[in-house]
Amino acid sequence: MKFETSCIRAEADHVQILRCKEDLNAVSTSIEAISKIMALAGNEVRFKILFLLQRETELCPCDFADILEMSVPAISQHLRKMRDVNVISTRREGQTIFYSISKENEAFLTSILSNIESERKIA
Amino acid sequence: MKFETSCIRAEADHVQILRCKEDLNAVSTSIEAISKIMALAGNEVRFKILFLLQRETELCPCDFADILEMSVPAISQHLRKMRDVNVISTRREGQTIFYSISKENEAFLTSILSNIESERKIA
DNA sequence: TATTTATTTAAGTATTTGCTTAAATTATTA
DNA sequence: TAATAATTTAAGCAAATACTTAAATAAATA
Repeated sequence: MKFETSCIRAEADHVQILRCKEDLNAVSTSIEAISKIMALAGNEVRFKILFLLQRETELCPCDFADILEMSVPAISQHLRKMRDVNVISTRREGQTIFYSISKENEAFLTSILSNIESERKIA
Repeated sequence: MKFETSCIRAEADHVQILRCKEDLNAVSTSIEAISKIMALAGNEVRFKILFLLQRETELCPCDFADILEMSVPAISQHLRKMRDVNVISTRREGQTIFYSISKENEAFLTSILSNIESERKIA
């Protein structure tokens, strides 16, 4: 496909288009990283996991399975995805593995999770 | 499938499990709504669209197509998804349709978008 | 009114996602 | 050391996603 200009309208602001492209370029790494985290948090199960971790500090896979009423492998796979990008971390205690929110992303996640309940309690 | 308890370990804190379930129940509507928005913003193309809208206030589909170097229908379909849940709004001017971030979700999105560049500029 | 332009919608398709069940790891304990 | 327990991994599959191209709308203009 060819990408030059999609509209030929007189009002199209080519300076603006170019500036936008440059702006995007300057933050592309950051955008990629954040949208990756957002995509993870955008799954309702994983969002609940993060919500629970914030409240309880740490929980193990079978806790999540009980709380969310899901199979342990399903939970484990969600945890793995978040662990792979360092959104959550693990600590082993015997055969139990405790998950918690990584320090690295704590502030960002807290700011998102803070929107729960308060002003968004509609129903 | 049966869901009683997934682990039989002595340390399993049944009071905690129950409390977590109640906590989740109390915010379920809010969690559902927010994780829906997060899922939308979790797509890199849509996240870029939101980033651009914040900087430029309003843009039309063919602007996005030019800036992101994507086809107009592809852009249009992304815009529709966000419009369907009122993340963005439209204004018509002749045959051009301008999209902007909805007032309703502006604060939430701004708080997320504010993480771009600043502390997350790694590369 | 016919043509052009901006946008949307629809149908088709390849890829990704999120579960399932079964098997493999890893650690505890009898 | 054998059995049990917590977790992970793997294979398979149905549903969702994000694009493509083609066709349909809707507004401006010649």
